[in-house]
Amino acid sequence: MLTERQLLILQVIIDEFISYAQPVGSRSLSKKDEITFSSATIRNEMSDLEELGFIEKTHTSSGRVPSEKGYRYYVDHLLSPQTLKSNDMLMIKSVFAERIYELEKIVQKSAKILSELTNYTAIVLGPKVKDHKLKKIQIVPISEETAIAIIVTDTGHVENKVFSLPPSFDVNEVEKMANILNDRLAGVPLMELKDKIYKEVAMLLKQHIHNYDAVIATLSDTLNLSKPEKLFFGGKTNMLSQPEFHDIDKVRSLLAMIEQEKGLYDLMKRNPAGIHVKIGRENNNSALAACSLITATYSVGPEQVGTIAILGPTRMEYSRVISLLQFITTDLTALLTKLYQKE
Amino acid sequence: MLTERQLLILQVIIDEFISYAQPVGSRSLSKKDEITFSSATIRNEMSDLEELGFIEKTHTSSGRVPSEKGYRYYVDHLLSPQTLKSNDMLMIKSVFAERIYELEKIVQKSAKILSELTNYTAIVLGPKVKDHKLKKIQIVPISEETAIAIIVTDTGHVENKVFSLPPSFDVNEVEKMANILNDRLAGVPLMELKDKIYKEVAMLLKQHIHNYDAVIATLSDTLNLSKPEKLFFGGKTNMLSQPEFHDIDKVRSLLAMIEQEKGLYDLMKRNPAGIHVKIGRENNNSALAACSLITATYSVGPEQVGTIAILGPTRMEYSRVISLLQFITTDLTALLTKLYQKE
DNA sequence: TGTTAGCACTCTTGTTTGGCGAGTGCTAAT
DNA sequence: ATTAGCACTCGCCAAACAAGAGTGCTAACA
Repeated sequence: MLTERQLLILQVIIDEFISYAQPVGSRSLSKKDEITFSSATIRNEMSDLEELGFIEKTHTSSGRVPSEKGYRYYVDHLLSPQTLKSNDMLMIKSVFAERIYELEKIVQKSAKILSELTNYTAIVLGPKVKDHKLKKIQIVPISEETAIAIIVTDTGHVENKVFSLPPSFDVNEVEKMANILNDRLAGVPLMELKDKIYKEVAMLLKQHIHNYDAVIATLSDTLNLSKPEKLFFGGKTNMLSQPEFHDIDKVRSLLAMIEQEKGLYDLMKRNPAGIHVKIGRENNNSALAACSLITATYSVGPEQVGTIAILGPTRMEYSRVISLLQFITTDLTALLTKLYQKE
Repeated sequence: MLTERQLLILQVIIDEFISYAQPVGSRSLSKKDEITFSSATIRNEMSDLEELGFIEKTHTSSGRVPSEKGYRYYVDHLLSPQTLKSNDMLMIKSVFAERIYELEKIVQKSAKILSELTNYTAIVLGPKVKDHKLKKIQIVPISEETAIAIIVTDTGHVENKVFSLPPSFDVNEVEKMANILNDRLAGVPLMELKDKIYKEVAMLLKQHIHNYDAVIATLSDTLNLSKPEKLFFGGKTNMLSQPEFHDIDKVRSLLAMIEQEKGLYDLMKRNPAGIHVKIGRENNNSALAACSLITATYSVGPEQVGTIAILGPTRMEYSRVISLLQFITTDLTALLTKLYQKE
């Protein structure tokens, strides 16, 4: 177990390093107000803390730098819940005050404001479309061979997909088909669409539509919107101004991974509710070895729909970022719930 | 006027610099096959070329480097039209061979492939939506106060916008309204929608719809899709691997400007047909001082719809990029014309 | 026994120095 | 007009050195 004094020293070291990105030495520590004992004492304590793995040296006679284990301890035990500056709160409130109806736009804006407030990169895993329910389906032919299927969800989200009509498909039947689909499928979660089509709609279509089998195949294919949730970003290049990214190779691999989206998507998906901090290699991703990712989930009513995250250097202002995320997800959830939780 | 020999030397210097990004000196030049005279002669010629402003020294006793004027002369007079590697052609052809129906996706893919083939950044100014014609308009109420207007163009593009319904608007009237709109507005270019609504549809709506004036205002506002054309990117971070961008500050300002989009949009907009090369400060943008931008336009039939561009360092493989752009815009235009030029 | 002052030692950083190589400009010979 | 030769310039690199920050250890102190 760590002594009170060790905790204090660890805390001050990390706070200091977070602020100035410089290894912190015993002498400069001893000058701080919180610290009443001499540099020699601090050296002894530091030596212990190093042995325990909470801090490290960059070279034999350098100051100390927090290790991943140190950060982990810091966020788990040492973080004092900080109240937001009223300035920040106003900024966020102003975003949600605007009358925006599209879920995606709200989410997009949240990412932007977060990145601006923190100077890190904000990532939002957009609302899970699959769980939403079909409101209306429209089919618009645009040529003799192609048509667009438009799907509107109860949350105001619109998806569309162009597909090719089977040859010799009567344009008049399109309308008939759309009617049947709407009749049968309204209110069905998008996830189950494909299933329902085969189970409930197939029979009906068979009676009314020529060329039944070709249509049904195309249709279920088209409606199988297995599109992954979208990622939204804010401040993609903010990381460049962090001193730890002076090395162009690090920057390249980091930006490449952000650009690719795949890796991030996996990291953001399947997050348990609440706020979670992943430090450095806890992310299991070599490009993020020097980064921490703080994720938070937001919901519509009881249903968790997405994740919002901040990606920064391991030397991140954990306290502030966590407060911000807390605040913004609460607001976001409240707004979305108000907007989309009618029934 | 430059002599034959000076032209030759200028050309070889630039070719060499483009390949290796190193200042080129007289001795290494004299070893090239094309060059039959001694390094001393070359030094004299170089001295003249420098005086004329085509090349520069990085320091008193360094090799020479092309100046912007040098590059300009090079692309204007010295570029030998190069045929593409069959490999490259195959890559491009394969993109256009796939059956994709959405204009945006095709455009997006073009950007991707271009950036991969060149290792520069590809930027595409997406198809001008405004010139496209209304195919169908749908209105889907999603709550008591809001509805989604969905607009489908003849090119298969779908736009949607959520808007608030006037209070006490009868949901049944939505359908009636949609019918009237479709009846009257099908085939109208999006640009003229707003106009037509007031001129032709207003009267009709007045007869059939309660609360006429509130609706008409909301409607014309909603349909005024003055969205600017979208920009698509490929290889945003490719620039990082160019040796001239080892300096993190240059990278930052460049990426910031790419991220912002506004500046690039202005550069890409209003391009006369054909291929154009802007070198370094010709772009009038400090972040692009070390970059060249090569733009090319693509069309649907006779109607120019968008611009596709490559952004690279001034030390760019002009010849190859120009050939690639030529090839890809030709193919793109052909494909789009075939798909969307029905009438 | 916990704390601290003092000191030798280590390592980084910045500066200077000298040598090497690539390149130039000039001059004189061809 | 071309070229060989030569002195000179500069960037680059490695070695040498001083200064500064920081450490670990020891011995003295409360």
